[in-house]
Amino acid sequence: MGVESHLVAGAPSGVEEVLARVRKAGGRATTSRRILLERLFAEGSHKTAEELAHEVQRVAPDVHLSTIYRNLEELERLGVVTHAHLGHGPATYHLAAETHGHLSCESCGATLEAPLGLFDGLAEAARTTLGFEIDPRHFAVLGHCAACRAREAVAGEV
Amino acid sequence: MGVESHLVAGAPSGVEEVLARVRKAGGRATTSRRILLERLFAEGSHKTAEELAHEVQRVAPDVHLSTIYRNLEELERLGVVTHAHLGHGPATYHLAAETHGHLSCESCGATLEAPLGLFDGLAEAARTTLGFEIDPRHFAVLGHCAACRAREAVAGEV
DNA sequence: GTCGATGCAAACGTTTTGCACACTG
DNA sequence: CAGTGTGCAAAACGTTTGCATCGAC
Repeated sequence: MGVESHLVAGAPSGVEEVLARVRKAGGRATTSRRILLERLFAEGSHKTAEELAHEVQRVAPDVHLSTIYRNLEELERLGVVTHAHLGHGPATYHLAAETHGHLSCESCGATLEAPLGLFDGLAEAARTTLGFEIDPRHFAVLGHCAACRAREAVAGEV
Repeated sequence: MGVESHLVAGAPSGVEEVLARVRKAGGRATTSRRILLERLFAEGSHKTAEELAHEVQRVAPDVHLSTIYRNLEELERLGVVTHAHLGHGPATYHLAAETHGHLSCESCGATLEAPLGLFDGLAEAARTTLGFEIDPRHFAVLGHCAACRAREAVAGEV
């Protein structure tokens, strides 16, 4: 019952693999941790800590939001999870193996996953002119998606 | 006593011009607003609301942080000011006329102003492959600056 | 039994809001 | 003198932390 496709080589590809890694690092395989991981491996990326908490609480109602935050932090230290900021508002979390940038629409809030290759031009320019090596994954690039641009173009012609 | 150079055409280039615009929009030219504008037109970009409050309070100690926020919001609606998020932590405010992107170092926190042209490659790629029109000004692109890369490269060769 | 993880409540830093009063035009 | 702006206090928001207890190994 796993969505264990499209994951990067070397990264743990299932809940139990991650829990083994957790144990190896001196951690424990607790119930909340297991359920949280199930939710992270399940369909649908870009979930906030609060959304994950609600999903976990459907199975184990007593799991507290602070436990979610602590587990996400731990999983992030282990390299299993990353968070990204898609605009104003809470951070979103996803498996580190699903690696991509984010484009976030300022008008409708929609988020597009952008293949990292999209950033090659910027990476090259920043590297050669400023010596700066970008990491386009952690913060979204804002802008306007195709649908909103179309709508706004029409509205603007008044 | 104005740093009224390098400003984009059409934008108000001094405190009194902005206040005239404020009045035209039904607002009032209050003392706090004038002092805040003086600080925004002064040297040094990327100031947080709290930093601006401290600067204003050196002249008018009773000006409250909430007044700063309300004035920044108003000035932003008028198109005089913009804010940008350079990483975690508070937003920074600057004159909308000073238009550039931001590259922010995850290691040392330094922020580089990036000419918008640096983003042309990404803009082109996002537009043609996804129909997405980026606006690179509002959120910084994170990464690692030249100095930190050099330091980390050495540390990594253990 | 040891030590890491949890629930809860309380704090945090940043920003927003409700209200009565003060000031601008 | 109408109505915008202000100071202050308190709330809102996402996140972190202190502490006593619980549970994994």
